[in-house]
Amino acid sequence: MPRAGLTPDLIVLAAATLADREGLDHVTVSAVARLVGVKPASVYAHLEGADDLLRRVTQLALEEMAERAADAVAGRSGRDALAAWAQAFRTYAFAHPGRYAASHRPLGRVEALAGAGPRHSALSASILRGYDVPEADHVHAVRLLGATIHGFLDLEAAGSFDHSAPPAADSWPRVIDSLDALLRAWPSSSDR
Amino acid sequence: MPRAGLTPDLIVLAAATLADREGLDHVTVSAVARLVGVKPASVYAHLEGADDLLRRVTQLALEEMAERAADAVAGRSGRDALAAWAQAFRTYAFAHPGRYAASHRPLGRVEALAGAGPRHSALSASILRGYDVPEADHVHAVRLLGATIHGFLDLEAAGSFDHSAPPAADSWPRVIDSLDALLRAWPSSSDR
DNA sequence: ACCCAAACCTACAACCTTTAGGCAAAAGAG
DNA sequence: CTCTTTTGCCTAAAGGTTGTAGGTTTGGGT
Repeated sequence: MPRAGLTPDLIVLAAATLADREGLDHVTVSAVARLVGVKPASVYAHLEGADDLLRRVTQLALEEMAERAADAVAGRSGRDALAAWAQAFRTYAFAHPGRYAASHRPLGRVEALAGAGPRHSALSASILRGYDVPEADHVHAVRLLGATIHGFLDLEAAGSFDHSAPPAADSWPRVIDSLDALLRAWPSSSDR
Repeated sequence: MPRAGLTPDLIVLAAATLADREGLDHVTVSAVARLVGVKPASVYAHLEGADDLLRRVTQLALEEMAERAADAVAGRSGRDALAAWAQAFRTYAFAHPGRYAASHRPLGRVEALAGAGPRHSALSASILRGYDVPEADHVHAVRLLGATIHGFLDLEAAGSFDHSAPPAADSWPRVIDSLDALLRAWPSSSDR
């Protein structure tokens, strides 16, 4: 019986592929083993178990998203950067629904700080550089941006917008407009 | 052997309790059966299966949230209504994390339209009544509100805000402020 | 050529889902 | 107040998933 030449990365890639094709809850050790042509038990030689498998898919997704977001904002600033950044996530969410779903799974403090987290932070910070948001408010602004983008994509993926017209895609540019307007008019310390 | 006197509603309530205590993925037919003191097979007399169970928990959560949101906005308008409405969701998400997580699960068109969906729509519409948003933009504004609130609570629950200071709770009022500012300054057709 | 560490296997125990068929308790009819 | 019917819950069993233990093969290093 020839060897499959498995590595943790190959298995995680297979799991991510499966997640995109069949949905995240169909990603099981057994299903992944079937996909790579191996018995379930063999997978445990490379991973610690089902939890570990999903955690790695989460990390993969976060890294891929950071990479695409970075490409998107490169050479842009202000509204352009914001729009491209947000669009990168939306494109990714459509192309890789399973991975995108995995990216929402909670990570431990350690994995979050060691992985793509800091890269995402740096990207958000670079977006804000194109606006006049005081340093002290950056965290709040970043969280607002993240919440809105993530919330929209999550609700869109869940079909929450399918029950009313017009299609969700029509609302997307309006969301970007709104975020841009909000950042441009960010209440500086002088106001309120 | 005395009868447990089960009903679908009792089972769903037990499932919701379990979801809040142990997390949504620990809600299984077996676990719920254990909780209500019955064998797994007995549950199938009242429900169609695991999917049906989760779907009903989703509907329960949506209905409870609609009720609390309605209570919150009653007698308020404008910014007050917006803040109370959003706060109702956040309070619910904290008090009932499992139910809140269940509320994100996609529903079929039929269940969505038959259940609490319309009530949520009506509530959002009533919020907008306190602002000067043109009728044609209501859908977009509602989606923006929903996306931001949901996104923030989802990220907060996932611990995504735990890796930076200050605590997520500090950002929450800023999010409400931002949404209020956005709605007050909503670009009417004359602008842009 | 040999060895040994790794890769993959079989076998098994435990748990979850779901169906089939049985028994007994509650509810209603005479 | 017994008899029947309905219904609630049961046992049994098949099939899938997770995870462990321990055996066998493979291929690179010496």
